[in-house]
Amino acid sequence: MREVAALAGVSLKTVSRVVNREPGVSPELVRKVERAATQLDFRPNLTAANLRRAGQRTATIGLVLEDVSNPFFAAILRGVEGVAVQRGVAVFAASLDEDHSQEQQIVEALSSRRVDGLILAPTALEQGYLANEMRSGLAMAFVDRAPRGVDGDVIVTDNRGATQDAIQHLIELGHRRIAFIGGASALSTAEDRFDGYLDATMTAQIQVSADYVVRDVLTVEQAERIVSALLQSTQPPTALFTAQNLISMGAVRALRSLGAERMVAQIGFDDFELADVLNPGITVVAQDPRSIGRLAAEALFARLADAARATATTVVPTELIKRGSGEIPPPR
Amino acid sequence: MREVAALAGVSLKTVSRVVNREPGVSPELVRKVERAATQLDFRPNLTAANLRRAGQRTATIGLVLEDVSNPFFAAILRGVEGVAVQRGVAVFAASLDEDHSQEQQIVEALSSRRVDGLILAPTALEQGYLANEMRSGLAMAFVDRAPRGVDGDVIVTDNRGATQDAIQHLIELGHRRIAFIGGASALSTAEDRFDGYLDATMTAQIQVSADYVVRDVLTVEQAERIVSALLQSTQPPTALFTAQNLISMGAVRALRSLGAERMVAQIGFDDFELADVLNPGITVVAQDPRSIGRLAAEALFARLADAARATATTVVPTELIKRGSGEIPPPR
DNA sequence: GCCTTAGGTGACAACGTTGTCTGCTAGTTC
DNA sequence: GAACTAGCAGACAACGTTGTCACCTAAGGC
Repeated sequence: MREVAALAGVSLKTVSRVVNREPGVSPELVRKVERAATQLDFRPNLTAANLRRAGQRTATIGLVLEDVSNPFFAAILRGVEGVAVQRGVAVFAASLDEDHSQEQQIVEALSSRRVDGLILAPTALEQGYLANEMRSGLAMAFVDRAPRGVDGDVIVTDNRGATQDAIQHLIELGHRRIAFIGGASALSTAEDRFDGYLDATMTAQIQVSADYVVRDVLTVEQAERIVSALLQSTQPPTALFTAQNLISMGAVRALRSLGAERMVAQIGFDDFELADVLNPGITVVAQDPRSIGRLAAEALFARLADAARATATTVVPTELIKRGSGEIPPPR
Repeated sequence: MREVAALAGVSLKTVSRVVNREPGVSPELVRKVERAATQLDFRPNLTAANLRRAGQRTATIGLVLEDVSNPFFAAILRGVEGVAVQRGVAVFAASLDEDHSQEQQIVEALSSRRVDGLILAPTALEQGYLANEMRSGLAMAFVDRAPRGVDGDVIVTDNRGATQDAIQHLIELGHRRIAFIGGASALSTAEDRFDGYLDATMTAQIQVSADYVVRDVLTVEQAERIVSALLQSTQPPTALFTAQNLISMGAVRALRSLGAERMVAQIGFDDFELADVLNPGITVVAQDPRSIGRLAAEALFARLADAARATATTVVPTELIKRGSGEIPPPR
């Protein structure tokens, strides 16, 4: 900037004015400065500018998810990006993997880069550590799961209700032996889906066998092995509820390798690509991750505009998409 | 930091030393300062620190892709993240969508945030605008496609060779009427794949009918319509080469809705989830996007360490995964 | 011709941190 | 006891920018 000022024969401040399109610079000087700037290839240093504009923002937010390569989270990222880009805000993306203990570390790394706000899919047991950050001005929004230990805007799916509806759908078809295959039980989403399963079975007065409940399944391969074993047990379930997209895919594999895809019903939580092309198509409880991302970003910007705003929890509706696999009746 | 210094009864600089674990501070003061820092919830401002440490870096890189929600690009992001997180570097992720003109804008937005380096999947016609940025110290690496107008490290797949092999595989089975359904032809990847198609057909002295070549297909739906129309023409192709994952999925849909999945051969470029579970499984040319991301990040960090380093192009190998759809012979 | 005003422009401090240099104290060597 | 050293702590300027204020000039009003 100093060089630009020298080349244009004006003061630093005038260059600053031109760069920021502040009024009150004569057109002639504006032209001179602009020419000097392009000639020197000047690009203002946003971080230095933000240093001075104290009350101002860095126009940067962070998004901390489990794994961007999971289509569910990728869609959330996309939703967030869409809103952010419109406002000239850049998005840091970070995946946690299985290592939940990394959560706090990553949040701190982003916080020290002075992001204006952070969207987090909580995975650690507890988010109390965020209270300090929030008190010192970090805007937060939570997706997929509510945080524990702090209050904040939350965008979630009605995991419990949607699961309950799905299980009830199976029950209405006559199923009584319904297996629940779920993900990491430490996460409230998994917990809620399991509760929905219990609600529906309880209401229908179905005794749930512990053999039909498998939790903490983390990968496609693990899901495939478990479902395969389950189906080959002495009294296999007649229907499967697979509580997460990776698990659903594992189950799809297992059913097909056993040739059982037309005999055992399956409903999955989370839609996935090609679920409708399989034969039978896979019935799923579809979430709307892109909307979740969009709404989270909007909540975040609303909070940045008004920190005192009351926190809210938004429940994004799900849809039970019937494609065939969930409509297979139990064998008589 | 000033407050911490006051509370601990030391100078600013001593706090700085403690925070950065510089040697030469008595253990007693270290303790005092640390206590004050936690008490005040002090988090150093990385951007301000980077301002002073001029030669230093912001420990931030950018990744500019077409669309993070495409599993191919999501895997690249994941690969990049994996390398970056180990070095304490945060990653900005940005999607361009179809709007290729946004490319320069987004690069500039990241550049003014003073990212140390940028990984770009070039989509604009020309990347000459990057020359200035690179001259002023921005490290660059390119993925998926080589840039035009600038030189740099490039991590790509051998699109032409891999396609040629795939087409030859179809020819060896006896296919002569092989359709090519490709993506945005302005992109060199699409161009290269098409060239590979031409290479193979030319070598086998097959006359390619213009009716069998459709390019600039951008969405799953469009691909489905086009393949559907193609198969219902008077002389339909006996094999399809679908040159991108979205197109492959569209073709899968079209074939299945026509009940032709066992009659018409298909090979797709890019692997996709569940390709092996379909019946027949879809034969694909599998790329390794995660490795592409990893290698790009490594190239970027190598360049940050040594700016004078010669640029290199790395070709990541592909694998032709035979699952059935590509092994269907032509009808006699 | 003097006073006022509006419109430009620049000097200077500040943002939060670190690099450099200087200075102090206590311990060691002769 | 003088001279030196090692270890530690702080003052100050600087990073690249912007907010504030003061200044200058020319135009307008009387």
